[in-house]
Amino acid sequence: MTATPKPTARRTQMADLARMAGVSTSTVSRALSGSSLIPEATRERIMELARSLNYQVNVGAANLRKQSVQTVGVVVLGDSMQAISDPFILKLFGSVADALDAQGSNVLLTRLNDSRQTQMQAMVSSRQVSGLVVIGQLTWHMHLNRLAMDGVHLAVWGANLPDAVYPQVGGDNELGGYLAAQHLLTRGCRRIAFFGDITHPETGLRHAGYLRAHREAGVTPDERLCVPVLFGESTLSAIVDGWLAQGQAGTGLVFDSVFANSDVAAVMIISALKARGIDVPRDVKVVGYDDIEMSSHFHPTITTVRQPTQLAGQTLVTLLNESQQGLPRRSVILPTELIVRESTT
Amino acid sequence: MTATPKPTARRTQMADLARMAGVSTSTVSRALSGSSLIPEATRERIMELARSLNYQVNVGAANLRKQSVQTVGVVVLGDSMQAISDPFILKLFGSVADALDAQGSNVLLTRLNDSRQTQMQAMVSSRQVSGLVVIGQLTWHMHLNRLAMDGVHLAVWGANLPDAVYPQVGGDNELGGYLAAQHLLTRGCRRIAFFGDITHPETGLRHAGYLRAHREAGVTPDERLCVPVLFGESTLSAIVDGWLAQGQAGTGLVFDSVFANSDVAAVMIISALKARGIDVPRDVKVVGYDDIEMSSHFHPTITTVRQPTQLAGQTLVTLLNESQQGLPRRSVILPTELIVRESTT
DNA sequence: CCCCATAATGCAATCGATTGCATGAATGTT
DNA sequence: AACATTCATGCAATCGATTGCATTATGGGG
Repeated sequence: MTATPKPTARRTQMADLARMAGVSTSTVSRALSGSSLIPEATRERIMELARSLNYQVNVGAANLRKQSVQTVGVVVLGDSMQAISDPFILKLFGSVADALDAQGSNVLLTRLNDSRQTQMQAMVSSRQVSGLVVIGQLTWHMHLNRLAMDGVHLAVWGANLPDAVYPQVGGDNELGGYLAAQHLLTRGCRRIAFFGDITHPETGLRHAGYLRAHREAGVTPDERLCVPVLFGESTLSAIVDGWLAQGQAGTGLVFDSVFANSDVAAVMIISALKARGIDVPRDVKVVGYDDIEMSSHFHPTITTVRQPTQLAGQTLVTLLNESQQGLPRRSVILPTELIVRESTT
Repeated sequence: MTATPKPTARRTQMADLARMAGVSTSTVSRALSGSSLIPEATRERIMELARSLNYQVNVGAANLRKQSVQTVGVVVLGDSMQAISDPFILKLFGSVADALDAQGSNVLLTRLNDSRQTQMQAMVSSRQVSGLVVIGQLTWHMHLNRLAMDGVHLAVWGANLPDAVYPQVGGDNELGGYLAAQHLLTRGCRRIAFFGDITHPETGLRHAGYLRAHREAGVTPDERLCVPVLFGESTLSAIVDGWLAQGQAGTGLVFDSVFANSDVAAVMIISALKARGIDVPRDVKVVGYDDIEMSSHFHPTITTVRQPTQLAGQTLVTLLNESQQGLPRRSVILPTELIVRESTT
């Protein structure tokens, strides 16, 4: 096929429709938006004409006049979109996009890094978006608070921080950590390694739950077993190897189980253990977090803590809507459950 | 903190700036856009004022007047964003977003399913986006062709189809398939299972490469070893199990290696094999495709075919730009290489 | 047959910027 | 000192829709 694309013709606009239909643009505008001022017959005629000409209203012009936007900014934190490799984050992102899509909102994507603190503000100020959904609060808490105080509508996924002025949605991280640790403790584990950066708000709460479970079971956790890995870091196997070497050397730093703060980390840890000939779950039990798809396909299937992503997206969008409607701010903690699979049985 | 967000005050606009600076909006507009008509001193003054008031131009109004948009639609095919779980697609998506971001374009995300064929057209017609980047052509080929002929600017990731009227970017799928099969053949494999839906354009080309390698090696592939799995399907282990059972029953349907059309599939296949006590690579060798992050962290690390995602995003954006500038359409095939790891050695 | 309520439509202002053209001020030339 | 330039700025039209208010048909009642 050697056909050349058409030269872009002047786009048909409302005035054209009006001329062709022999009416004014007012009538066309009203007909297309389904105003009751226009009799059924006329509306039909105009709509048919619009359809045949493949006409679409210029959303920008309409928004300008109506003083509205139907686009929501979705902000994913990180230096580049590519760097975001955790399937859970992406699934969450997807569920937000779906929820917005379902209500007819467009999704404007932004990444955000330290050098562009004002980016979010600008997107709202420049009227490109009506509000923001932010995934992952990380170190942005104060900045987000400031935004909210400045009247920017937003909804944030993350830990439920008590001093937040913005609506938050998150799993019950404390409970998740508790359930994971409790599960391992009741299976006889006594030395549960905790992989996760506890300065991260969500992980901090999970660690608190982990500690509570230990308290209730009368077990004192070994602080040396708490490893501050950042999500996705690839030094996991090195750490595991190091421990194993130490364990063999009799320094006492042994562990009988692992609570990883993401399934991605759990997968890597299990792989590292297997490479050393250590069987999961026979020798070491492992619990992950997030319940990504791979967890139920991996061998062994991975016990993990599930957060309802579908519901998460819907809830974030709902809270954003409420904010925009001026309703009182509220935050939601989503149900969080332990999914028991092979890696602990 | 119990502070309540401010009631949204009327947003400051250019006229306000003009009044405060004692000039006209023309001057403000020119100053802000860095026109050489405005002397340095005045520009400084106005910019400083704008900064102090936290002013941002109303992009919609500006676009309306300038007849331009700096937003590009990124279309990901599938019923819902959530359904898109393949890390490679997501990485590709991320690289496109980064490339657009780097040139100052906004990213408007859309999903697309069969019931909304006209969605893409509408986004362009309604002047919300200046063009589209489409990831995954699948069954949309003819529709994309029609769009291109209607003057819609787009760039598509996928197989290089000869009758396409739109710019395409993709890996060298034929070569990828060839390299994978050749690699296995030179390692002594003779019965290479092919996992992938060959009606999918990209997969079809990979299969062609797989066949070519067989021809060159003088080996006749067993057609029964070609499994039409859709990407991400979870019935993989069932299929593997079935084969193993058959193989043991002596029906002859044995295989000594696997070429999976995605690393996700490869991971699942390796897990399924391991569950049956079959070691990779000792008993069966496995090659994946895409080189997702997990492939180098999994145990064993996975031999795979790498496509340069970073470059992919940049190239897609470049071709879209060229289309918008009216330059002649061209398509690009990106370098594709085999990464040899443990799963085949 | 006239008047008025009601239905249908059009006029023109408006949204918030950009920009071609005109104007006024400042500077330079002879 | 008169005139030609150049520089800085403002006026007003424009982008493509929406919408309050005015206006014109239509029909019913008295």
